[in-house]
Amino acid sequence: MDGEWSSDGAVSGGEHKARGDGVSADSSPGSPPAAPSTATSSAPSVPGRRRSLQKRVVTVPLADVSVPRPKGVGEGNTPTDSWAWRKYGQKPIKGSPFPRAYYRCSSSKGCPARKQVERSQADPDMVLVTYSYEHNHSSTVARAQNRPVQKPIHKEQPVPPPDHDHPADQSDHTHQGAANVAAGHQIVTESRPAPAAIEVHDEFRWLYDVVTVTSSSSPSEVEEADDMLMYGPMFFGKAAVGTAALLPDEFGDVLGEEGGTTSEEDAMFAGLGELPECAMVFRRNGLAGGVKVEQPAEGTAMT
DNA sequence: CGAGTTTGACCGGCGC
DNA sequence: GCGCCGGTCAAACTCG
Repeated sequence: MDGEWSSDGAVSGGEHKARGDGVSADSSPGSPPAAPSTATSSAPSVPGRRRSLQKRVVTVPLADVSVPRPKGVGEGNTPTDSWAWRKYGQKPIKGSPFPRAYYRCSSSKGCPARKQVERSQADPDMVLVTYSYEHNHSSTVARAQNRPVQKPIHKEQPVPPPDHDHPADQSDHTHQGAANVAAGHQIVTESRPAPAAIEVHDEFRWLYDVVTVTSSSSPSEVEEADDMLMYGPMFFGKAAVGTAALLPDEFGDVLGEEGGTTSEEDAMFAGLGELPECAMVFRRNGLAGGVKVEQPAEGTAMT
C-alpha cells in the first residue's frame, strides 16, 4: 500500500523528537506518529528515520488558493480537503523563495496525517502539497468532530466568492486517506460508494451547493456534480475550475477525457501499483482536476 | 473560551 | 566530527 507513498527523504521524522525541553512528544495531543492505534498502515513508525517517511506530493494551482484569505493565511495555504488541518509550523526552505508550512490533521486527536505546503519554485503559480501519513479516521468523523457546523474551518479556504470560479478549493486527494485508512489502505476499485464519502457529501452540502452552481457550465459537468456528491466537492471543485493542471498517476484517466496522454498515463499506472481510493474516484469520471499528483517515489513507479 | 495561527528554539538526520 | 537543513514543539497572540 505504499505504492503511492514515496519514501522520499527530507520528510519529517522529527516526530520521534523528544525535545530536550523536557516535554516529551508523547504527551503532545497531536503526536501520534509514534504509533497510531490502527492507522499504523502508512505510519512510518520508524523513529529516527527521516527518510523512510512515505509521502505524496500534490501540485495544486495557486488559483485554487488565491481565494481571499482572511487572517495570516500565507502562501502556504492550499485548498484543503475534508479534513481540518492545523498549522504547526512554517519554515523557509533553502533554495526556495517560499516558506514551507507544516500542517497536521486536527480533525482527529490522534490522526497522524500531516501535510507540507509550499509554493513551487518552478511554478510560483502552483502549490506543492506533500502529504505524510494517512488519516486514521474518516473525513466524516473529522467533520463531525471539528465541524459541527457546515462551514469551512480553515480561513485559508473560505467559501469561494460568487465571483470566483473555484468553488471548492479543497482539491486534495486526501479523501482517499480517509476512506483508505479506514479501509486499511486497500484500494478497492470496485466499491466506490464509500459510506464515508456519502457522509462527507452530506457534510459538504454547503459546498456542493456552491460547486454545483459554479460548475454547471456544461452537461458533462452535471454528471460530475453527481459524483461530487459522491466523492466530495474538493476534487470536483477542481474539475469545475478546469485548471490546466495534469493528473498523472492516480488521476491519469482524467487525461483520457481531457484528451490527454493515455499512453503516458498507462505507463504511469503500470508503475503505480496501488492506487489510493481517491485515485479510483478520479478515474471514475476523469474529472479534470487542478490537482497534479507527482510521484516522488522512485520506488513506486520507477525501476 | 476554544481553536487556530505565528514565531522562535531545539533536536535529529544527513552530507561533507 | 562538524555543520547545515528540515521538521516539530511550545508559548503567545488573534479571531470567531
